[in-house]
Amino acid sequence: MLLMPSDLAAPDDNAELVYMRVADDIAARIASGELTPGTRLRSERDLAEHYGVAYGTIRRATKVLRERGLIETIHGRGTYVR
Amino acid sequence: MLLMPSDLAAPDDNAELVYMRVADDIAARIASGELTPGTRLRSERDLAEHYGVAYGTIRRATKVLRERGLIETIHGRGTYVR
DNA sequence: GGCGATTTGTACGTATGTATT
DNA sequence: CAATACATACGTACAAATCGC
Repeated sequence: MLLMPSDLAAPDDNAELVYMRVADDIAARIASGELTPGTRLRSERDLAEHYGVAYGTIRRATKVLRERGLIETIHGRGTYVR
Repeated sequence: MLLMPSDLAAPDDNAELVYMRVADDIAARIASGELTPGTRLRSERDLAEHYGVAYGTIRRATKVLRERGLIETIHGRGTYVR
């Protein structure tokens, strides 16, 4: 994807891992208020295409965000900002 | 993984190879009746974690078992005892 | 209730890079 | 150098849940 390995800040360790960079990017958009609670994210397949990564990589990224409590995913519905 | 290099018997040549030891272990469980025909094995990724080896190593092990006719693998479904 | 479209969930298949032997 | 093994990522197939019609 297009994100650079580092732009001054270090949002997370393992920033060299693609799925971590994706997770950090989405987390930053939530923190900035660009994505507000209740908002539904695009489908995981769309996100994969958007970031230019594989579906499995998005799965890993969203798993991180779920574990951080930032999002919630419902089978058959979608992924929501909390 | 936990299997010892040898316990008296030599189920296979190259028992020092990790993927062969995994293949032998699964083959032994089939031979013993612990795994019966039609049974679905755990996913290859799960097996990798279970044995404490890399995914590619499980791929090698299951390839051996497929070639022996002991298991059958279906893309997107799973691996079954024959 | 059925049916199709959308979406998440799970699983196999392949490629690449690094390290070790 | 070649084979083994690890780790990550990309790609594809199949399955299940939800929703609107």
